[in-house]
Order: sequence, then C-alpha cells, then structure tokens
Amino acid sequence: MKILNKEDYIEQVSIDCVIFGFHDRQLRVLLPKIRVLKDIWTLPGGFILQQESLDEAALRILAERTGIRDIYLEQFKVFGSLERSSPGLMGEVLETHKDTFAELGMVADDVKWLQRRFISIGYYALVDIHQVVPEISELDESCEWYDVKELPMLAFDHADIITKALESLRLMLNHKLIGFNLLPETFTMKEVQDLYETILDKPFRRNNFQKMILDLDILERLEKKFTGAANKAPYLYRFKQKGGEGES
Amino acid sequence: MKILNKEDYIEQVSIDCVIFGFHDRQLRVLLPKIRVLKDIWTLPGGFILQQESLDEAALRILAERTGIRDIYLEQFKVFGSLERSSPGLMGEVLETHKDTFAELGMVADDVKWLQRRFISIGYYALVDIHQVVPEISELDESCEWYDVKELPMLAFDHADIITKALESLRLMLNHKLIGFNLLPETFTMKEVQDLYETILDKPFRRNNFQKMILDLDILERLEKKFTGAANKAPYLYRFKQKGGEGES
DNA sequence: CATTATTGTCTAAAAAAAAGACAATAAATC
DNA sequence: GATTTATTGTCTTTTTTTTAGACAATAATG
Repeated sequence: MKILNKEDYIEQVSIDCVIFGFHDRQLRVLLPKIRVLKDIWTLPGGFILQQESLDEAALRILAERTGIRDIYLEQFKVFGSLERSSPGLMGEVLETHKDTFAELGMVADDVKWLQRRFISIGYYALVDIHQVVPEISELDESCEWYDVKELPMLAFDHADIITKALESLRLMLNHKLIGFNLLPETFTMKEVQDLYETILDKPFRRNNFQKMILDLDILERLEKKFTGAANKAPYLYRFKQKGGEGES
Repeated sequence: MKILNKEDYIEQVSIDCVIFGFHDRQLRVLLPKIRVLKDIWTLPGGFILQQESLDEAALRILAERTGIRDIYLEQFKVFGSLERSSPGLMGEVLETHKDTFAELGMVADDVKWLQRRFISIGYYALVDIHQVVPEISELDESCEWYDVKELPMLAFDHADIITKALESLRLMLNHKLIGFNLLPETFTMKEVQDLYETILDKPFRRNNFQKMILDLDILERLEKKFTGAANKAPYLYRFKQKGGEGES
C-alpha cells in the first residue's frame, strides 16, 4: 500500500500552490512545513494523477495538504529551468523519511524518481483567511500564515514562485474582480481599500476609491456595521450575485 | 539511430507554439502541415529534452520545425485536460508513419508513448513576417501563414490553444511593448496603428493614436519614406535601443 | 500649377481622475 | 445630556487625460 506510486502520476511534473490570504493589512501565504526539512519551508505541492486534469490536481493537492476546499484558483506560470531541481535536498528528505517509506513497503527504487528533474506548474489560490482553518497533514509539522514581506527560508525556487505569483496577482487585480476572493462575505469599504493598497502597495484617497469601486456596480450595500468605535458606523457590502434579485 | 528516444525527453509533456505574424491588416499564424494528417493542421510542437529548459526547448522546436531563430517568445498557459489527448488520431499518425519508424530501427514500443496523455505548455512567438522564410521540415508537407480569422481544421485542441494565445497577446499588448516584435525594423506610424487595430479589433483616431505612441518615448524618428503615392510622405520610425545615444 | 490623398500638428471640447471640503454619526468624555 | 473625537458618506472644485475637430504641409498626378 504505497502512498506514492510512480505509475499513477505524470512523471517529472509537479504542481506548486501559493495560497494567499489577507488580514490586518498584510498579504499572507499559507506554508506547511515538512517534518524533515528543519527550518526550511516549501509551498504546498504535489503530483498529477493520470486520471485528473491540472485544475483537479491543484484542488486535490490543496485539500490534502491544507484542508482547504472550494476556492479560487489560477494557473499563472510553469517553472522549468534546469537549476530549479535540487537532487541533493530531495535526497536528504528521502533519506530522513527512509523508515517511513520502508513501513509502507517501498524500496529505494520506488522513490528515486522524486530526485529527477521536475517541471512545476504554478497555481495561486485566494482565500478568506478567516474562514479557512488549516489542517496539518501527516507529512507536515506545521501549517501557518506568513506575511509575504517576511517569508521564512524556502526550499528550491519556491521564493521565486511566490514572487511571480504576486506579480501575476497584481496584474490581474486590475482586470478581473478577483480581489474579493480574499475578503469575507461581507466587508466594509475600508477593508476593500486596505486590500487594494496592500496588494498594489500604493495609497488611494478614500472618497475617490469608494467611487471607483461602487462605479463597478458589483457590490450591494447592506446594513451598517457597528464596531463599537467612537465614530460613524460604516456600511457593509457584499459581492453581487449575478442573476440575483436585481433592480426593477 | 532513433529520432525520438523516449529516454531523452520528459514524458507526457509537450510544447506547442503559436507563431504570430502581421501583414496586410491580418494577424496570421504559421502552421506546418504534417505529411500524414490529410487536411488537418497542427501547431509546431515538440518535446522537452532532459537537459534543456522550457524556453530553450521552445526555441529549438521552433527552429527545427520552421527554421525561425532569435525571436520573441512568451509562455502563456499550460493545457492539461483529460480530453485534449486523442490516442485515436495519434495512433493513426503512428500507423501511417510505421515504415518510416521501421527504417529508423524503431519498433512499435518505441513510439507507443506518444499515444499517452500529454500536458502541453503553450508558447506564442511574435515575428516579423517579412524577415521570416519558413523552412519546411522533413516531417511536414507545407508550412504557411494563415489568417487567425480563417484557420484551417486543426488537430487536438490546437484551435483552443490559438484562441488562448490571442487572448493573452491582447492582454499583454497594453502592458508590455511586445507589439513591435511583429513589425519590421523600421515602420510608419500607420503600420503601428494598423497592427494595434487588427490585434485589438477596435479603431483608433489617427491623431490621438500618434500622440499615445510617441508619448511612450520608445520610438525614434528616422527619415521620410517615399512610397510613390500622391501624398505627403510619412516618417519612418524605429524602436529605440535602450542604452543608445540618448538625448543630451 | 491646380488637384488629390494623406500626413503632421495644433486647439477645443468632453470626460475622467484627483483633490478639497464639510456635514453626519456612533461612542466616549465630562 | 451636551460636548468632544474619530471616522464615514457625499458633494463640489480643480486638474489631468482623453477624445474630437480643424487645418496647413506635402508628394505625386495630370
């Protein structure tokens, strides 16, 4: 009963996921930490089954490694330089896990393929950080959110993958309305502005930002939100469901 | 002496290239036609050697299939649905080429891997259609330019790949200055406008378009071009080389 | 040398973006 | 309960950008 059966997967191809969340004016990335790699983190990744599409594989990998389901996913780039693979580091991982593999009835040859060159398809996911409760998989010793500006040491070319994911996210933020995937179901205009300012790393004027967003005609205004703060309560908004009630 | 030695390549991964050219207010795609596939065209594609990066592989494939070298290339998407592979069609190709393979000392098992599921990395290339003289490779019976609006019957999901390449090109045209890769070294402003109008499929005002492009500060004006037409001769322009003479 | 078909460039109008201003209001303070 | 404080909601003004209009310049034609 092997976990990883070489025959079940497409060889030399992996998927790596950059999971973005937003909280407290910080754009964060969810990083599970593999038990073996002391003080080195990796992006949640995995392999593609022969009988699943790339998108399906990415969703499955996310669920397996973090417990996250039903989220926004975007394929953004393939990484395939020769230098990106690191047989030495991977060899270390395999060596440390030797006993585990042995228990599963796997011999050295069954995992040797992991040391080959790999091409990796990069996906990024956008999630509501508050709704997500990361599950720590058996492989990992932790699974936590890190500010993109203060990332820990990452293995292979994973730091580069995150950088590219962020570039892609920034570019897309102006084209598609993907930003709202990072917010809870209801939110204030200030929260939207904080999100945009954090991702694009530039300030907006409150009055003009509100006009810009509302002119998109994608939000519906709900009741006010009483925060307990000593000031006027802001309205809550919700992303409009297409085909909803609509105006008469 | 086998042409395709399974061991030399990454399995189940291919690269497909959409080569764009521009002429006569038409955006065109260069399509080699494989000898076997009667009345069905395919994108120039190939496989990735174990010892080359993805970009290197794409450049090599382009050179092998079309003779084109030193051009602008952009990776735009990976295609990996289960339906995209078509063992039947590929089987037909292999069956027809059976004798050729036999001559090369290859037995059925040596090409069987081509019938497996493939993931394909999409690249698009931008070339000056006038500078390029397509070479017809041994595999192909023709290699010609087709208007993207009047494409012939394409195998597998190649029509879809071209559509996605075009979408990506349109999106990037506003961000990067990639459009000029489709023009000759010197060109008139009208040619630039024709290019933009064709790709984006929308008209521009002559006066405003000129201002928009010149304000980018990327073109240098050369001498006038005397076309022989009964009107004012337009200026020629050239894409500024960075680190050139510059203004004092 | 007037005619024709474009090109180069200027100015005016319209639209959009940015900046400024101020009343409204929910809680805290006195 | 009046006053203060920190924001929010929204309106107006200013500035910038985009779009539209206008016309002289010019290379070949007849």
